[in-house]
Amino acid sequence: MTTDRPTLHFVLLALLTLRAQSGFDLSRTFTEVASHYWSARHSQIYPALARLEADGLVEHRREPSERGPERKVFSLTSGGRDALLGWAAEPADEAPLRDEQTVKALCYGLLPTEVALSQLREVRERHARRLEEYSTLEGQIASASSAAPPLPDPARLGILLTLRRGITFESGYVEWCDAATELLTTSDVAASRPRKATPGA
Amino acid sequence: MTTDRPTLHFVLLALLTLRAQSGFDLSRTFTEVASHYWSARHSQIYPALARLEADGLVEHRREPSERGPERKVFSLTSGGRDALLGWAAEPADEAPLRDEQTVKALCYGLLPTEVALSQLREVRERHARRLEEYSTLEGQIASASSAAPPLPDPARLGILLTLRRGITFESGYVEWCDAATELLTTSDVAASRPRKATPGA
DNA sequence: GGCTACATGTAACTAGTTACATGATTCC
DNA sequence: GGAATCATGTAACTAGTTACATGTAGCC
Repeated sequence: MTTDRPTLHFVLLALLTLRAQSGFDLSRTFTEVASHYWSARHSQIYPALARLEADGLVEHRREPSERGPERKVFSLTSGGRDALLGWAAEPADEAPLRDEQTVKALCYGLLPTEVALSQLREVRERHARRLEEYSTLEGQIASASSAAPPLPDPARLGILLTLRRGITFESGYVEWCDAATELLTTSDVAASRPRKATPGA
Repeated sequence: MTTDRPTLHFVLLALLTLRAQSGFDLSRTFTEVASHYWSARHSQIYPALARLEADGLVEHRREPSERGPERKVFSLTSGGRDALLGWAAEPADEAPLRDEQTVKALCYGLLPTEVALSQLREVRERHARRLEEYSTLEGQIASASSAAPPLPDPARLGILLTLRRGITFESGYVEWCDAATELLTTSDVAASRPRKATPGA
């Protein structure tokens, strides 16, 4: 059964291993705890769940909401679990990276130094903030069972690994911002570049 | 003139600041030296160049090829340069990250340990290899003018910054692979997980 | 009644990939 | 003649975003 399936489907299956969730829950999961490795809007999630259900990989039960209309809470079927594990066991094929910020950095030699430096400050702060968030979360997960319903061990391990990935990513970004700032501040390579109030150089 | 433009357009303008290039050249540039921060196929590049030219941001001259049909070599117009610098001066808005490998890691608690470990070995090697490539290139660029036509200083600074970004990214990934390997190998969190020859547990 | 949050969906569009199509030049 | 590389384009499709649409329940 190697039906060709978009990656998003497997991402949804993976998130459903953590707990049964509705489309609405999954949408929040993406923005709240998975944004550093995947994201999707509800307009993409609902049709994907429908298709996964049609293919027998997930099933749902209806549940009243605390506040709002009835929820459709999805969980993995055993077929869904098999499909997920089959996918997860294969190494990921290389997906293209796209980082707008790095493209902007490619232009720093053509921008006034102060503009580049202030942009780097802003970017650094953004990533430093996330780094802190992930570190805090990691501490909470790593120290035994702080979650109200303590996570089962496989989920705990998985979440810990994704948090650590977030941490290495963000700390790498912060490191780069610092190195770039230093290069722009001190290096001779930056000497002959446009500056605000120095028409001559 | 704040026409809304896809990011790819600005990426192409940025690459054209390095040197005048044909669509074919740009296509190779993406796979050879820009793949760690952007990529695009020729089927996307040619229409984008046509639109940039129609909008007056680039222009081309026809040039005979060494081997093959006539080339259309594009370069920035002054309007294109202005548009690029205006874009580059604004901090990048946050684009969603998508890393399939991290999603797989989320499932490691459900996979046999050896499968996860061997996957991590493969991934680590991939990133370590790239890290080495970027480091080598950085050394060549950083040590003065090794390029046949020595790069103008702004281009040299820009390229150096993108290489450094590649280096911090890849070394962060390698670091994560090592930490994940250790976690799977030694931690008690991994103790109660499926193993090849233990059907019970 | 009006506002906010919960909840599920569809439609229209944009960005990006894969596949198709064509043709020049060089090397074997 | 055939294969490989250079070179430019279009068509069809997939993935993802933005906008539209609808309705519930609770609070003020």
